[in-house]
Amino acid sequence: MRESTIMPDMPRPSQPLAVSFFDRPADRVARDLLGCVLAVRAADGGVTRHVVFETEAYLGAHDLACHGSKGMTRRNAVMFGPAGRWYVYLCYGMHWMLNIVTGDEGVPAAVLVRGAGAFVGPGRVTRGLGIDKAFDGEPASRRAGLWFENAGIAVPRRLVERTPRIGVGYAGAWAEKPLRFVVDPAEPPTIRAKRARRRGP
DNA sequence: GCAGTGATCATA
DNA sequence: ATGATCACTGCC
Repeated sequence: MRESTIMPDMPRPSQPLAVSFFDRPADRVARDLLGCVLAVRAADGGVTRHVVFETEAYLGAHDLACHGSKGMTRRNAVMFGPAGRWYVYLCYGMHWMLNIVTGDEGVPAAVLVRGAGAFVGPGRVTRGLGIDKAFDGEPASRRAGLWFENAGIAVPRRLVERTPRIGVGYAGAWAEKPLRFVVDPAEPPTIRAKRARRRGP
């Protein structure tokens, strides 16, 4: 049977996210990216897919934890550009950080991918997927070889934990804002436990 | 707990 | 040119 006949308005799984998805406030994008898929094409043409489970939002020039808050530099210039492009930079001399630029052009905002698939931690995501400076400034697209897809699943609100961002203690009050989004790994067992309880002793 | 690692940026 | 900084990780 044809999908178009059964569910005409349903986005197909594995559809790349459009630029309009990223052209929104970074915290919205960070939240909605949970459960989406980060897809990367290897040199041999093979594509691997990794479900995003942890993100952080960097909101703009007023956000003291955001690179853009210190003005435009060569490193962060892509953050000031249009949404939907990768912002990749090296941290501590060895870890590439993968961000997707969000919101209006001129506003330095982005979302950091901190966890996807089997990779826990932003540096491990990029190492695991072979991501480096080469993607900086590229659009998130199949053509570029690195993109996001709608996995056809929405992560329910109750499974999303919000915490302060990691490693931004220098940012004063902005360090405390709950702009890190994590799919709660402890929640599925809880659901199972509740169902078991409901079934009765 | 803290060393490793090197691009980037401000200061000069 | 030089030194401080850093959206982290891995091993003590």
